[in-house]
Amino acid sequence: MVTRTLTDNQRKVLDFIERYIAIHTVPPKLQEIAEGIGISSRGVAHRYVQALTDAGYVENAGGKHRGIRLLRPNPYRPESTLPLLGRIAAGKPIEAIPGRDEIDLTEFFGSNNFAIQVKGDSMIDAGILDGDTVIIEFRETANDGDIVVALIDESETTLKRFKRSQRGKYIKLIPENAEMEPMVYEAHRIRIQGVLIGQLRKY
Amino acid sequence: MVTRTLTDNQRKVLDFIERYIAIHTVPPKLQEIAEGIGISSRGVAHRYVQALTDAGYVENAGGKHRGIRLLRPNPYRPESTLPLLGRIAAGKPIEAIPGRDEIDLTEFFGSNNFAIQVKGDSMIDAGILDGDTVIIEFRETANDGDIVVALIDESETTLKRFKRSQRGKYIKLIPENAEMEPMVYEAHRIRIQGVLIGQLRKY
DNA sequence: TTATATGAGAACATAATGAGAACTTTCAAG
DNA sequence: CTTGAAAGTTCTCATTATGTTCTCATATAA
Repeated sequence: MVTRTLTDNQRKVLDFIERYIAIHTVPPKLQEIAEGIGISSRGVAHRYVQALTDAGYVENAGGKHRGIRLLRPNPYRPESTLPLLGRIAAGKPIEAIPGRDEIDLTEFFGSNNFAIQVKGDSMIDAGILDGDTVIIEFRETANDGDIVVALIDESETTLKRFKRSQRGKYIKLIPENAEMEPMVYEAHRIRIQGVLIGQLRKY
Repeated sequence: MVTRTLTDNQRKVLDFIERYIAIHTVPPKLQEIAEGIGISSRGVAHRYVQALTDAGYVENAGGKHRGIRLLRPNPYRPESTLPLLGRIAAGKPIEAIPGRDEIDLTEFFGSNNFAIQVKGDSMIDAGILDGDTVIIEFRETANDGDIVVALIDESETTLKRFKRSQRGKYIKLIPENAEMEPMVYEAHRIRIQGVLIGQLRKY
């Protein structure tokens, strides 16, 4: 581990490996490295990896597919924040939010989360429109007032606001749509599959 | 529980199992795993499950039908995507979306984008509520129908739907709220600061 | 010239994968 | 409880993909 200086192409390879891992979460194969820097020979790619190994930047599990490991922190962490400029209101310039200049979406990507596309208008008054994507956290329990993905009779799945009644004997699933009525079920007929933690829409 | 690294196909299998459970609420059988990753041999599927067991991702009740249990979430998922399970509708199980199994948010993080928190109810009929965060792409021009951040008289900023009138001489800024009226300005008084490309909300 | 960096690609070792037979166990129907 | 089909398990035998090690060739700078 000598940390000698790298040639341009060695640096290019290191850079490629870092980017690749940032995007794919797994290291690249030699073939991919070769293509990534614009050459055709796995052998040459291997020589570069060997140089990076000697220089102490990476380590290489012998023979294993995708066996390259970075030995230092990867500078290409995936982006999960956006600059948050401030509030926008009707009638005023953008108002800066003091002490908060980025919005962090990492919580959306928690490993217990998944996304579902919403179909129908039953939650329209909560600002959840047909075609929106909602972020759900896997959970088996919910609190009154949560918006949940509920499985009814092990057969139908629906997105509704959750509320217990009669000390937990019944569960009320409330659509957020003035034209629809809440539905009441005996508690054992309902199984919570997850709780709404976020929502997003692309235009 | 050694947490050794997984091969490409092992990751594919882990991913398939996660998805399968999320959709069907029960674990898959080997035959289904095999079909799910495009092979025909139960034996091979079993070998993958065995590898996942050895690596500590999965637990396998010996011999039991559908005996696979997840022990922890798949760490190999890129952080800018979320598994997209399918559509959720009132009255049906989650419906898988063919050919689309992840939602990618990288486009939200483009370097020309920023986020603003919305204040007020002027876009409520478009599903944009007070407190929501909108993703804006910096742009100086907009098309009719876009929702834009507009600067009025270099002093007030607002989020409205954009429409030209009288061959571009006037610009109409339309709130999406039945109780508010569109406003019309001479074109030179309006400067576009960006166009809405996304919206998100945290609960 | 000599040393260094680079690229192609052949040749080989082995990791990873796929098929499927043979056997065992589970599960549900009767 | 019995029984047969379905599901899980354990093999062996191929084949393919990937990593590794070479040699040969070209270019460039000291």
